[in-house]
Amino acid sequence: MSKEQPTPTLQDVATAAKVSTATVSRCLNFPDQVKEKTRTKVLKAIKMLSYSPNFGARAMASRRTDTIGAIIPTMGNAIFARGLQAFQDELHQHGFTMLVASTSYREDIEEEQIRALVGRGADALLLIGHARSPEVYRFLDAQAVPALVTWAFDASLSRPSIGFDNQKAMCRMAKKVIDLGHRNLALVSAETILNDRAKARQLGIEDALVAANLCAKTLHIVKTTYGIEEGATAFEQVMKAAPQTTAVFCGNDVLAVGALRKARELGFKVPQDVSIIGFDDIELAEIAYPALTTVHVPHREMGRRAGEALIKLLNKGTQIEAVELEASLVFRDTLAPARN
Amino acid sequence: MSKEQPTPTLQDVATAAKVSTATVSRCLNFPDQVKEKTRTKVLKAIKMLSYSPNFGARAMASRRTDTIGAIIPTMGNAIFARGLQAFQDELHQHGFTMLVASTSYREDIEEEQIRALVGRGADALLLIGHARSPEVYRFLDAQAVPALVTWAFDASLSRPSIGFDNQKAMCRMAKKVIDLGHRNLALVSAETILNDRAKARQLGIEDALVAANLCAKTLHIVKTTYGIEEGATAFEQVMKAAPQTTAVFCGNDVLAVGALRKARELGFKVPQDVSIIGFDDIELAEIAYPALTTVHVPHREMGRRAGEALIKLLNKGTQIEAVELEASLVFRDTLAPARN
DNA sequence: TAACCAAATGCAAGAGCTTACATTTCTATT
DNA sequence: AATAGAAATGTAAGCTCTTGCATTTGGTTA
Repeated sequence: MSKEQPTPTLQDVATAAKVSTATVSRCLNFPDQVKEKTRTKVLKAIKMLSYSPNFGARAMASRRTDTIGAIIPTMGNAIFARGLQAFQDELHQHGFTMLVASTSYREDIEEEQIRALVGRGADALLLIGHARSPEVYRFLDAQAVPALVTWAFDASLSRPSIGFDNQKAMCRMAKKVIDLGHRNLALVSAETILNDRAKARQLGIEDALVAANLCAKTLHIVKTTYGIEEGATAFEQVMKAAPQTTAVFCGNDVLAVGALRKARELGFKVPQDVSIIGFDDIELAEIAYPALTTVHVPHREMGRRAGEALIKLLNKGTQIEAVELEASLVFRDTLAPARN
Repeated sequence: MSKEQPTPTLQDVATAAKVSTATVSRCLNFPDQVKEKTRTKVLKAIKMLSYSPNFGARAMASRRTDTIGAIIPTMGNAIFARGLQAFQDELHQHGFTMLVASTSYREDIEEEQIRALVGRGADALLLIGHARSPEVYRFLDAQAVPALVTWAFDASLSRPSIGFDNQKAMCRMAKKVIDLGHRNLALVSAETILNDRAKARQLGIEDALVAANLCAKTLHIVKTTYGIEEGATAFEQVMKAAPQTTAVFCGNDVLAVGALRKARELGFKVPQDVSIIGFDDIELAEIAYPALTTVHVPHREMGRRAGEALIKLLNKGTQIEAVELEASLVFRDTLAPARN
C-alpha cells in the first residue's frame, strides 16, 4: 500500500504537452508518425513528470505484451541460469521482455507458475522438459499461448521442442564406458517421476547395457536431490551397497562433483579405482580435480534458438520447427578403463 | 500475433455461470463473501472455460499487483542467482510474485529495466548496489515505488540497504594478507565505474595498505570482465607487468578460479609462489584445487531479509530498516605467507 | 404476517492505454 | 491562389477487471 501521490498518466502528459493522448501514445510507439517538434515537446513533458506507461493498460488496449515467460526448475543450477541468460539476450534484442519463474522441481508449483505467467500476459512460454499433465497443455491451448519445450528433444511428440536427446546422449557416453571394460555401473540420479530428462538419461545407460548384451537391471541406481552434498552422500551409498562398482554416472555435474569429493575422502582413486561421469558440462566440471568427464549440454545454443523461434512465431506467425541439437561428450580425467 | 480464438474473460465466466461479473470477481478474490452454491457454479464455469484472470486488467482496477521486481547484473553469476532464489522463496511464501531482469552490468539497460518493471506494476524493487544516476532515484520517487538496495551496505546513504560492507570486508582480508608478509599486491577487478561493489573492494585493499604504512599506489590493478577465461588472461597480464607480485586479489571467485588455472599453467605454485584470493564463496571456491581462500557473501541471508523487509513495507507500511550483515573470511588453501 | 436486517448479488463507473476513424494542417501542384 | 492528397493530430470506443453503492434474497423477530 504505497503510492499516495498519484502516478502520472498518459493523460497528464498529454495535458502538459498540450496535445491529445493519441499523440503521446504514438510518440511512444510509433515515433516517426509524429512531427519532430511535437515529439520534443512530448518527450520533455514525459521527462518532467517522470512518466512511465502503465503496462497493464497498454497490454489490455493493444492485446499483446511482448513478453515471454520462462519456467525453469531452479535458478540455483547454473546450467538453467545460463541458458536463460542466452534466451533473455535474444529476446531483449528484439524488444521482448522475459519473465522468469522457478518451480523447485514441483509439479504443482509449475502449474501455478504457468497460470501466473499466462495471466500476466505472457505471449508465449518456454518450458523445460516434456513431462507435465495433459490438463496443463489443455489450458495453454485454451488460452492460445504457444509453449516451446527445451532441454529435451523428442521427435515423437507433437509439441515442438528445441533441445537434445538426453537418452541418446547418455547412451553414447555409456557405450564408451562399457567399451572401457566397465561392467558394474551405478547411477546417481534425481527423482525421475517429474523429470523426464533424468529418466531419459537413465534409459540411455540401460540402452547401452542392453546393446552390449548386458542386463539393464545391473545398473545400480540411487535417487537423491540436487546439491554437492547430496552427490557426496549418494556416492557413499552406492559404494556401500554395490562395492564392485567401477563407474558411477551422475545425473548432473553438481552431483558428480560431490561424488568426486566423497570418493577422495573415502580413499578411492579417481579414475583408477572408480570412474565418475557427470552431465551438463558447467564450469564446475572443468575446474573440478580431477577434471570431470561429462556430457556437454548446449545451453546457450538452446536458449538462443528458443528465443529466436518464439520471436519468429510471435512476430511473423512462423511455426516453430523442432530442432535437435547435439550434446557432445567431453572426456577429461575422471574416466579410465576399468581395473581388472 | 497469435490468439485467434478469443481468450475467455470474466464476462464469459459470468455468463456461463449465470451470475454477474462482480460475483465472479468476488469468488476469485474474496471467496467467503459468496454463497457456497454460487461459488461451486462459478468455479465449474472457470474450469470449463480454462479461464485465467487477466493480470493487466486486475492490476489496473485494483491498483496493486503483489509483484516485486528484482534487477541483477547477470544470471550467469551463480551468486546472484542464488540470492535471488532465496528472495523469491520468501516472496512466494507471502503470495508475492517476483519479476527478474538482468542488465549485463550496463547502466543504460538497468535504467530501461527499472522502467520496464515499474511499468509492469512492480510494487517495489530490489536493486544491487548503490551506484546509479540520481535521475533514476527521482523516477522511482515520482512513481512512489520503494527500492531496496542489497549486496552492499553503506550507512551514510539515505537509501536503505540490506547487505554487507564490501570495502570493510575486503580490507579485513587484505590486512590478513599483508600480515602474512605480502608487500606486492595485485587486483584483478571488474570495471569500477558502474560497479560500486568492485570499487569498494578495491578501496578496501587500499585502506589496508595505508593502514600498514604502505602506499596505496603499489596495488597493481588489472581490469577485466566476468569469466574464468578473463580471470586467466588477467592473471597472466599481472604477472607479466608486475612479476614481483606475491598475492593476487580477484574481484570474484570466477575470476579467481581462472587466475588459479592460469597460474598452474604458467608453472606458478599456489600458494607457495603466489597467493590468490577470491570473493563471493560460491561452490567453485570449495571445489577449486587448491581450494580457494575467499570472502563469504551471505547471499541467501540477504535475499531472505530483503524479501522480508519489502513484504513488511508493502503489507504493513513498516519502513525498511537498513541491515548490515557480516561477510566472513574463508581461509582455504590458496593463501600462504609471502616467499622471501 | 409484517417488518427488519444481514448476507448475497447485481449495476455501472472507472482504471490507463491503443487505435480506427474523423478532422485539421501542410505541401506540392496547377 | 485554389486544391488535391499526404501528413499530423484529435476523438472516442473498447480492452478486462474491481468495487462502491443499490438491490434482492432469506431468515428472524415481534
